Amino acid sequence: MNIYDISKKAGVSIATVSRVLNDSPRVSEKTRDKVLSVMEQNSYTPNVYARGLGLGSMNTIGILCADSSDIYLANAVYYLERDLRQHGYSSILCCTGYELESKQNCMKLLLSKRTDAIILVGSTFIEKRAEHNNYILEAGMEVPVMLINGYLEGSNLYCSLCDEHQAVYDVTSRLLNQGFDNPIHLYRALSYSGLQKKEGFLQAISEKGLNPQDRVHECSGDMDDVIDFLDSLYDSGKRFNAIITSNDELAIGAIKFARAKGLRIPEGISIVGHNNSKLARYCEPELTSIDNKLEMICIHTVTTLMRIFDNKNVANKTMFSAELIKRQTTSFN
Amino acid sequence: MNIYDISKKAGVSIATVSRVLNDSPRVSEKTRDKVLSVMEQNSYTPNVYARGLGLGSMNTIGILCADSSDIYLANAVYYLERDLRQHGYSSILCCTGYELESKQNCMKLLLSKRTDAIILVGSTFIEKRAEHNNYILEAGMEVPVMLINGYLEGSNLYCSLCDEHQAVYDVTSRLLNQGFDNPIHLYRALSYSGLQKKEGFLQAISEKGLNPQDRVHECSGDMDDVIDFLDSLYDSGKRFNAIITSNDELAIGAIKFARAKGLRIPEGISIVGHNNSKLARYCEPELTSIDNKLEMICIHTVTTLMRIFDNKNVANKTMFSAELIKRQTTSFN
DNA sequence: TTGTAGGCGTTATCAG
DNA sequence: CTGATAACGCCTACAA
Repeated sequence: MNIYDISKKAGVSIATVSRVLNDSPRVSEKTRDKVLSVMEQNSYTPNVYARGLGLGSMNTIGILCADSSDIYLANAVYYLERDLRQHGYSSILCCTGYELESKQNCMKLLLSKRTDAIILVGSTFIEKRAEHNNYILEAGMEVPVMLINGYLEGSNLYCSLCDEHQAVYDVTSRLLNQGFDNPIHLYRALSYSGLQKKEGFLQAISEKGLNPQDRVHECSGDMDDVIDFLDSLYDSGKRFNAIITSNDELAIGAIKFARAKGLRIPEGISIVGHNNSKLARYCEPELTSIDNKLEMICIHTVTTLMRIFDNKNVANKTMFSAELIKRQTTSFN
Repeated sequence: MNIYDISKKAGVSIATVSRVLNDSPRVSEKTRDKVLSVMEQNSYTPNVYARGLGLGSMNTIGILCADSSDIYLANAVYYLERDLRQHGYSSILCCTGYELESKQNCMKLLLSKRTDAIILVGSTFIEKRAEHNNYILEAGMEVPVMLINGYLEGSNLYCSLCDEHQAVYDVTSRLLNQGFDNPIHLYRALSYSGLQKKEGFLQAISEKGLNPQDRVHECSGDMDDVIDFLDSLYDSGKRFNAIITSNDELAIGAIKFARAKGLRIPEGISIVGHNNSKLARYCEPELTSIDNKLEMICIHTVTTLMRIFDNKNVANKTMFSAELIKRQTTSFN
């Protein structure tokens, strides 16, 4: 069933059918009703491929994320899909994993699908070495590229992020002022965001005159790896009374470590997570965490994208402020 | 840059270019190389819309799930997207929420996008009232419909699920035999899967001659609602020494309730979750949970779908066995 | 307000 | 092995 069949049955031309389809005002009420009823009776659905061919767009957005089962990224994907659909766009999801080559392949794949834009979810896409980000810049030559929680300068790139440097600086400073004068920082990877957090931590401790050596540690892998790492650190004689992590899962590992060692939370040791995901409520004691305003960032990203499609003015970089959510792993007032 | 441009530059016809594009054997090595190099030089990418128009397919699969930020569903989406991509298919994600009308709209949306199949993730799509499932049967008239962890009979519907009835029956029986003779069951909703779990629980207790009254409770909402519910149940004088839930989040709520009341886990009260999601490791004590083999189900679903596309024989219903993962909220040997 | 005709970029069916 | 040509189904000037 195509536009020709409908036009015949309704006794009009295909142009008129097309006009009805596209809500053109240049159709008389009568013919419109006639055409609509014929469509209804034959349960006609326009062919999106044909439409896409003519218009050069199928109203789809490519969403690239490393791992949609990660609770933080999963939330972002949820918010984005919801908002995009509200604006009439579908989402093609592509989970890249954490390796550069795989990310590049997925990007190529999405571009070949001719999506109207690409959204990169999570700062894992922004690598330290500039040449590793070239594929993102090149994507920007074809379609708008939106970054969630990552920053990269380039034409047709638009970044929405949270000031995590400031957030980690603030919470570290507060802990130091409170007497937790021996903090360490655990991060998963030095993505853009990971770097910001680390720098925020380092700035805070250096302002207090602390030696940064041995205070910053990479912890990849899962929760057990974190526990193992802290165990061996502790067993090697290293001591600390505050742990600030770059995500909530790391922090839960830290909680488990502390409990196993008989350290009292938060009196003996303070722990701060990051993302304020649901996980922060599941653990025991419940986790103080930095909320980086993910939903707001996602909404803003979609709004911005729609403005780009409308050729309106938009900012290339928008920064939100984080908020510290206090729970039981710290004793802030 | 289209197939005509390439054909001109390569000095061949568009038919030949198309043949090269589709790996047809009926092209001489020489022309093939020539055409390929021209494509390379002009970084030509075939237009998927045009191809879709001709072939009636763009190799995309529609994935419908209630909420991709739910940790269980998020995992399923991750596995599905990964496996589909491996087979050359892209995934269009659509999060429906839990209301029927919204589910129907999303289904319509995906069908209008002419995806090659629809995958329904989670038994929330299967409702008790048969007429509420009609839209799924209708979808089956257009494309194959795959159900993850739900069951509905119909032509062109294919279901992969886990025997959760048996799993809950087994664990309940074991708890009863162990002396936890006063169990209750908490479920989120009576989807197909929810129903199976509930029936498994009821069968086990009825075999032991227990009165089922007041032993089965709906707990919608978030973790705090679960805690509140159990609090008020307890405060009203109701007692129980085992809680079997239909997902891990409910179980974590139960843990928090028990700890707050000073009940000892697992000596005084046993708690069993469902899904064996990551959450089971985050809480304290760590949660015994029923693993319903999600990854296996997802892989099987994609494999089945590929066989359907190849017109091979497939089963309409495939059932896997669950596995009990014992942790600290039970004292099974 | 309505109709005609050309274009979008492929694939596929014929001949040669 | 290669080439011309007709679909595929829609949108949109341009004409009436």
